[in-house]
Amino acid sequence: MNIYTRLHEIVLETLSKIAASGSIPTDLSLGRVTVESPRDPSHGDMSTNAAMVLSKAAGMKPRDLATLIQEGLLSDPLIESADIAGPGFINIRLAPSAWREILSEILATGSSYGESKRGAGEKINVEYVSANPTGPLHIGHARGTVFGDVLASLLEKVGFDVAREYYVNDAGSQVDVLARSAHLRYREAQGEDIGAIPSGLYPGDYMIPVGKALVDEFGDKWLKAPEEEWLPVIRRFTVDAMMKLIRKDLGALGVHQKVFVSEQSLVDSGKVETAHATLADRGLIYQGVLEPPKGKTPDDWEAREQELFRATDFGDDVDRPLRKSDGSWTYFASDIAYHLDKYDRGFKTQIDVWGADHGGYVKRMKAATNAVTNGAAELDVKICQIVKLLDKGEPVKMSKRSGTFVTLSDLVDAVGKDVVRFIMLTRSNDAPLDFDLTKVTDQSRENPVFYVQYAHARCHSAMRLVGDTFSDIETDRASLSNADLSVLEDSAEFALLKVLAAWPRTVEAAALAHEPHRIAYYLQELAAEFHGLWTKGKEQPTLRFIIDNDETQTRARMALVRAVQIVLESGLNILGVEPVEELR
RNA sequence: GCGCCCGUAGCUCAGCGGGAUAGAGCGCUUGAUUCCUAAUCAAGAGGCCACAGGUUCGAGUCCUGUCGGGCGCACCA
Repeated sequence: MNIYTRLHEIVLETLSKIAASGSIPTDLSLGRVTVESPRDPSHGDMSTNAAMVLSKAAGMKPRDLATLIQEGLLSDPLIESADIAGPGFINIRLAPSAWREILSEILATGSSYGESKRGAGEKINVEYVSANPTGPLHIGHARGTVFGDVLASLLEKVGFDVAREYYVNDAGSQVDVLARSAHLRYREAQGEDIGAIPSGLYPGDYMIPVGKALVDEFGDKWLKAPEEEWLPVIRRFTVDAMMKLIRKDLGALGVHQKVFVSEQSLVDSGKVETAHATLADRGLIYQGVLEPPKGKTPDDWEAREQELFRATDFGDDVDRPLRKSDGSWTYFASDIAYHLDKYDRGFKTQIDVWGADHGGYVKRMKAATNAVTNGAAELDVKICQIVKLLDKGEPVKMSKRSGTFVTLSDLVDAVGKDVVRFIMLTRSNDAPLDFDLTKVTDQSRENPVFYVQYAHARCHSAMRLVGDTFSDIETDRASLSNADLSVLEDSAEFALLKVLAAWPRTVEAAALAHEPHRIAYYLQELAAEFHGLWTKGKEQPTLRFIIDNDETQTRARMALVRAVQIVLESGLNILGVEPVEELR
């Protein structure tokens, strides 16, 4: 059990005992009572704000109330000391055995240490990537892809029933452009000289094989046919080809979404009409004329009456159009249908992961999801800021127009999937990210992927070598669970135990805040603590993991090493990074 | 002009439903290796947490405003 929640319970139990004795009211609101680890270790292992938060309602001075709580806490065997400090903090020091028990727990539970049932099996939908099916994924897609994938894993870890989805935008005018680009390549594949690709069409070489595949599939059937005949067929064919390409790229990154929802299918099945009708029934749609945006009026602006959704009723800045001037649905209209569709499939909690360029779209989508589900579904949108690709500190030039942009598969080929995945989470999603192709493969402290992997490899190294000294020490979990842990006494060992103890809380907090980068940070912290103890053993031989003449101590240290290894491994697993046992 | 995000050490960034004397890496200074991978570690210097108000026992964290940077702004997706 999470030692923080356990302490929290102890504090609450203490408070209820005090209330039962009549010293404080029994109906105090305890929601603000917290237990946390103080920044300053001299303040103890844990501290609680209970006395300060409750003093007003209890009608007592904080320090007087603290004294009552202190007495109650001291009767618990887990607690070694409790001191009152500052304005009314109660600083708690745990018995050493309480920390050592963390090891026993890790050895007993293995990779499931850190999991919880907090999500209680609630269905939650994470939609990410959702790149237009008009070409291969490029580096700009990589961040949101990793973010969404890891967030999904994280949510699973704390007990949610997670769906990983990709929304395929196969209905708009962009896929018509794609189809025309494919048709051009189709003509080329039949020997026609097509010259330069006209502007407005997709110029990339990745379209060449599509043209050839179209010939294989259809022969010359569409060569002379009018566009309205071949367009729907070639569009479908080409979108499918692009999605194959994209799924291959995702696979190389270790991403395997199960559900791909087609925008066109929502239109065809009438889902968009349904969503539209739902909003209309609630009186949220009207005919109106929008003001041109201030400060930046488009050249072709024309005031016209159109069908608008009352987004302003739900916190958006202006009402939003649902139909284009040609009468077809806007992207927004089908996206509303998509979010309603998710809700109809049982997802009351939805997360969308978008790039920074879509930030302006967040309010309207939240407004629409709220409106179309009558407030029953909640949408969180996570915006990932841009990735700046560098090489040795110099920006790598990219141009989508000339087709020289770096594709995701190029990136994975260059540095490996594990590096891409880890580095993408070394910043909060709100912060821009520098991705230096050279630095991320360095074997140095500067490279967090290496640093964490090295710690993990060192764990395995110690466990490989212990048999040379003690042939009867086995390093599997079950064997080590018999170790006598009471010989672990050094402060550096306890520092490590405390980091290990924080793992379940870190996982849960990261999951609930939808902030997977916290896992990457935690792993660096754990690795740093472990490297520190390792080096300390070089200076102070009694702290080495393998002690020649002391089998009991060695066994206890191996238990510690195994626990570190287990937590590093499970953290890397959440990130989708393969833990290595050896570095070369 | 409006909205969203950001502003923390020289640089790049963490800072966990508000908590005590604000952290890490890089860079700089000084050290540690007969021994489990020194591919590492330890110590030191370095801060009006952009600015001004407010909320409260307590604010880097919440609210308002100002300044600075990024992104976006009918009928693309």
